[in-house]
Amino acid sequence: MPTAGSNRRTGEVSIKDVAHRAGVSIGTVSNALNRPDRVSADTRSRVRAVIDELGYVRSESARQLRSGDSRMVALLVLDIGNPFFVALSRGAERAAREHELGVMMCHSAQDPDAESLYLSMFAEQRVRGVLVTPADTTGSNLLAFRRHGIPYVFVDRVVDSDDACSVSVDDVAGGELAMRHLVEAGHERVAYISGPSHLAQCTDRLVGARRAVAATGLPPEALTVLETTRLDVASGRDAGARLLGLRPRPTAVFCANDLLALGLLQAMFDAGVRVPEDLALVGYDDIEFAEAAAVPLTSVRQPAERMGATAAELLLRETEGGREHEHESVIYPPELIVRRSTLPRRE
Amino acid sequence: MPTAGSNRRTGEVSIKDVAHRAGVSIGTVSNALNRPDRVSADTRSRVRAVIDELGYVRSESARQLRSGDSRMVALLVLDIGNPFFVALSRGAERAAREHELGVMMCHSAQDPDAESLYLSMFAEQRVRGVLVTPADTTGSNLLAFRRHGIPYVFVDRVVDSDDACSVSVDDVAGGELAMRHLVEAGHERVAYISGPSHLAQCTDRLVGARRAVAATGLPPEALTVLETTRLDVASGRDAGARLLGLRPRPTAVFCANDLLALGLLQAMFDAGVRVPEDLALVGYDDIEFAEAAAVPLTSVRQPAERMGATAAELLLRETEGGREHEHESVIYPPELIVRRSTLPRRE
DNA sequence: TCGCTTGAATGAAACGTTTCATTTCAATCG
DNA sequence: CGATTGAAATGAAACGTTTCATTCAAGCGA
Repeated sequence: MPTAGSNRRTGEVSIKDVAHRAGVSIGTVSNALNRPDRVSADTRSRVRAVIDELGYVRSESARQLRSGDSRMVALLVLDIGNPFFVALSRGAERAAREHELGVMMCHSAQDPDAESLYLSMFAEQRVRGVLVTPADTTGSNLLAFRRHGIPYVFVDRVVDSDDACSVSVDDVAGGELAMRHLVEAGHERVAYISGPSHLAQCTDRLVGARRAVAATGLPPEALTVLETTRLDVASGRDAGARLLGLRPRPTAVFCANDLLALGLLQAMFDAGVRVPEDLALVGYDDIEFAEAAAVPLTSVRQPAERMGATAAELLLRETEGGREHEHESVIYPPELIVRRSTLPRRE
Repeated sequence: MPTAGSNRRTGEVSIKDVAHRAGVSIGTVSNALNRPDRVSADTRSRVRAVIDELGYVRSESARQLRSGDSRMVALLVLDIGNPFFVALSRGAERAAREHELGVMMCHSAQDPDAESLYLSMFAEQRVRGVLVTPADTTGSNLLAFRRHGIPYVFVDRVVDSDDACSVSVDDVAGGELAMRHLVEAGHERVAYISGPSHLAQCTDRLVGARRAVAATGLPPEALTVLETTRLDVASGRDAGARLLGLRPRPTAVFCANDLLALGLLQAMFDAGVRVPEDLALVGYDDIEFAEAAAVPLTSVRQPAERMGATAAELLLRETEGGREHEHESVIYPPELIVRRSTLPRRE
């Protein structure tokens, strides 16, 4: 039972209780905890013992208030339901742990308002920094966040390097890679299933897709674009239904991510449309489940885990670099993984 | 530029700066923020204006230190790579948001040590409460955590209700459901692919499986148990390889979760073993990707999102209930979703 | 006009740490 | 033996809030 100096309201044990019980000053307890070398071995062990006995746990908020620095990094992603971001978070976490920092992961659900809400929360928490996949192309949320002086790194988004560091994959190149694979296989009516057009990923991949179509000499009308409201499996199913209504129906489809592609695949299966015979299909991200899909999915791979780790490292370098930090943009190349969903058509 | 009272070290704007600039006292600024009704409309708007002008953001750590209560709930799951837990977190988040609380999600990677580390972190942060899928059956981590007086709720784990609240699905029943489905279809050599045996989920489902085998009059040896070190796709592939080495080879397999089943499915595909013709396969959790798998997966469904929401609600009820709170155990029934991976065998 | 009430604002204490200048005390040196 | 050093411990200030008892001023009824 804590007695002297214990918090009457919560009944919690404070550093004061430990000091009193161990017969030393508060400062000594703090030192025993944070700079053990400044304290004699004797007192150190006595303090340790009392801490165990009383079940003392230091208050992180008091620590942070006084010392001014937080041990947390925030990771704000578009969608926690997308395994791509989960892989990314693993990388970030690993890198952060090496610097003894924790990662708190939140997801904006692709909603700019939710993003803004989370950013204010991060500011209130005075997090060490933020890794963010922005939910709006305007970037106004981040612009507003900037004044707080908390460093942030863009993830999965190419960005002007005056602004901040960034880690990304060249989405235009990725889109081109995917679509070229289709048109070079001889498809003349193709479709791109895009997520919300306010996401840069979606529009960039479209640019690449258009480029590939043009490069083959096909007219722009050869490419149909269907936009969905979300980047998930359910939206993929919806898009599939819409695709089935198109006349003439495209013979090949490129989806802005694997979740859409998996949903679309289900819709095709239900409608009796065979993949790849009747419809070739390419996804994006190469998540773990693309390979295990009903028809293993051709997909554009991004080094998700590495991206997360790199982002965290850039962030930490920035927090340590101080004034003379120079923003840096790391861009990884995308890679096409060909699987059964785009096997050569039988003529 | 903040002038009077601004923190010289960090250059941040504090409530003192706002007060000074607005020509009111600190307490008034605080009231304008937290109890707007106690402040005249006039001062209120003036304070608001100054806050915007100066870009003031209240310090969460100071707030928490003084007021003593945190606005955070922690969610500690076994594996963030498992879509089941992602769905669960969505439910928890939704419920927490209704009480204006944030959820911080961490994953123990099924490692009791990591679990213990995270728990201490939560204690230091003085989180409002913890939702936890325990990583060790002994429960010693949680027992140690108990002394901090922070309430916690077990998720996906049946537990003695003297201890804490819990939300779960009856895993023994689930295991029985899955295995009965197989043996009643006439399979006489079956296997159970278990995750680590220190996870209660894995052992409970085994108990159910054994019960189903016994109920059909088959000898216990009819059931082969393979244990894996992790509950993920890669481990499923490994288990698949081991399964292929068994003589005689089982004709039906029940996996402790869908990730294992998906991995095993890949291994079977690579080896030319047909599912369901040569091998029937049942998973657990019914994650979104089970339906989209190469062979759509029969699986035992758990109401993940609802479980998360219920857990959060139980937790909040406990924090509000105070002394007279009575622990509660909510147990949902599992549900078998039959798909192609266990279609009746052609005789 | 005087006391009373009420609404608004104030000032200071407290929350639990870290940090730093200061004190204490024993050991070492010339 | 007095002066000097160094290690160890101390005490108090500060961090940015919230909260609460207090003050202040204006409005009101008698």
